[in-house]
Amino acid sequence: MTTPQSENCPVEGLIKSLSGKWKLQMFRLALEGPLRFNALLRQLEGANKQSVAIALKELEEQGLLIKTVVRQKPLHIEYHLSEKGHALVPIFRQLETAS
Amino acid sequence: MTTPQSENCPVEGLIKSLSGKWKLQMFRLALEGPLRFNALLRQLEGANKQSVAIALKELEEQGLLIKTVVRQKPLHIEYHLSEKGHALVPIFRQLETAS
DNA sequence: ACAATTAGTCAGAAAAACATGACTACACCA
DNA sequence: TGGTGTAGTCATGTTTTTCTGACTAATTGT
Repeated sequence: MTTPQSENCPVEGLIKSLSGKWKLQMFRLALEGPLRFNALLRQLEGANKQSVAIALKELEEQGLLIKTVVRQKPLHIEYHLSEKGHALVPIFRQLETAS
Repeated sequence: MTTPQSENCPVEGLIKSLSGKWKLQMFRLALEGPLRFNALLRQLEGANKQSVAIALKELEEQGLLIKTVVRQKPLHIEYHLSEKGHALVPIFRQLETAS
């Protein structure tokens, strides 16, 4: 009843969850280690707070990233790749050859 | 020199080639048979000429669809999935399970 | 000859995405 | 007590994407 013929397609959800100016780069950085807000702003040249904040929130909502408050020395927040996120990697590798 | 850290990622190209409001649905319809302009407009509820025309052109440029003029009874144009397009299908199927 | 169907193009408006700069709020350090 | 670093939010403006409706042009049916 929501969207006639579009939903029920898992690829659509995934593609949409990664389309956006910065999301894919963020995903790739998350492969190398946990993400932190201000660090991201420096790493993603040209990106701005607003967009990064929204992208983080959406990637989290879509279950690709997990947000954790790290109660340590300099209390901060980390976003790390979820199981679901990791599961995509080998599939993405196949695209390298298929394209 | 073009985009510092983004290129050399095959997923980026694919995601971009399929991001857009209608492209993924069009891809899926192309799996079922050749696409035709006016038929698409009817099948994609809410879509408009302009967007469909642009999506077709881009999918063609990206090598996912192939445009053919069919010189027959009612002379018309068909867009069918390319080899490259078909190659994506098994990978997409894996995404269904991974998500 | 006339109307319908095909496959579009074009200019302009509306909507969505993205960017900018100011601001908040908490923790941490001296 | 005041400054720095953390992780944001908010209002506003710009840019990109999508939509609307009018129009074109060739082909086909009556």
